[in-house]
Amino acid sequence: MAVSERGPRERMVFSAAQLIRRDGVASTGMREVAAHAGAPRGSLQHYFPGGKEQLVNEAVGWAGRYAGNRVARFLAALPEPTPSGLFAQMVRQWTDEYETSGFAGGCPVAAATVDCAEATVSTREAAAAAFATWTGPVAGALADMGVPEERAGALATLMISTLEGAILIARAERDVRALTTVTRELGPLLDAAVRAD
Amino acid sequence: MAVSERGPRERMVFSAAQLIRRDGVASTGMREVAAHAGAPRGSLQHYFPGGKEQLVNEAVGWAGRYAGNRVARFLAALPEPTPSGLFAQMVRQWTDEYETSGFAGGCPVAAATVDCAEATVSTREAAAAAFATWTGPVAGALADMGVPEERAGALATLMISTLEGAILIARAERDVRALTTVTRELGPLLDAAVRAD
DNA sequence: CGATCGCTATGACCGCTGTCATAGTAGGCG
DNA sequence: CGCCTACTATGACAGCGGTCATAGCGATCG
Repeated sequence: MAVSERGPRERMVFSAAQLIRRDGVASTGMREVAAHAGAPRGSLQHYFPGGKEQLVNEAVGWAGRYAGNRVARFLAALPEPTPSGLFAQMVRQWTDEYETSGFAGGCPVAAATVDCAEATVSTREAAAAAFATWTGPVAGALADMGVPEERAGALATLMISTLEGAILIARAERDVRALTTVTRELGPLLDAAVRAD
Repeated sequence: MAVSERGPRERMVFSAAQLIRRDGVASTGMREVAAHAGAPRGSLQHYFPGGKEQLVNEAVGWAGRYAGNRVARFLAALPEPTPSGLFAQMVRQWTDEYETSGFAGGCPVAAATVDCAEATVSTREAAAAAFATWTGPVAGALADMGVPEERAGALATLMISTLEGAILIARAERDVRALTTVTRELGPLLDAAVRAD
């Protein structure tokens, strides 16, 4: 992959996110992360003195920033930006992955929430922050499309909620059906919010 | 709780679901399940010769049936059944729990999916089955309300996707905001499907 | 009584996990 | 050269996980 050009620290965070996505937090071992990143095991305690908790939190933060940054790219890919178009792009990223690479992974933020929300406060906070840095750009994009300010945030939450749930169902069923269904059903509602400006 | 009247086997399945909901599958130990159920440790290998995998699968199945059965009760509680009313009830179950008992637990089916989808096929199938036994009654209820057959299933998937995602976000944020938001935003769309019969 | 069967009780085993301790290497810099 | 810092390399450890083996209880039934 192209990321192997980055430093070992960054590679480990990236690998952690990838493994958490697949197996969940608890089932992902530190040694496994190092091996997957092609990094020496000794570097773990050097770069992440806070232990697994720190590594997981950074992986979650990375995932949140990644999702947030994708939004701008999705908008750029749309000939004319519409809420339904943005949502379709967000969902499409997942259907594409599932159809080409299989249903191995879900959302790492969701995995961290499920596994750590009650046990590890800092990770729960990291997950909340990740959702925030994801929701922000989406809400901003909606506002730019003409959605009233206060509804933009609500619709962004709705979009991400629906996407996360559909990812879960798709992964359980090993079928993109849920993903395609929610794009089709939610699109009209999202676009209707623009006309009501 | 009232369930302590049931047999030890059933109690263990119930306890498993409860602990999985809280900490995820991997972080939930067999010994912990037995202790929580007030059941002897030796009974685990007696009632669940298939080991943890069997216990988890049964817990997931139980959760699916539970969710499916709730639908009928939700409908009975509605003066006049509407899609938005049903959805509001489904969400309300979670806001009520979170406001009175805290944000300790999520959906056990979601937890099983995140933790086991890639590692344990039988559990992934159990999760898919659970989603199916949950979606079925919801779709049926929508159809009874006048939603066209083919859209009823799609809307049921949309409702459950959105709910699952909102649960995740609410738990991460320790705030019911996401849950209340999705009810408010999704309600009108759901009711619009009835008028288009 | 004796036997059988459902269930309980424990203890041991092995593998794996996160973490720590300690020692080693490489490279820049005075 | 010597030194210091950044990073790497291993090995050990303590804990916990699921699972198996074996033995014990208790009641029902022949």
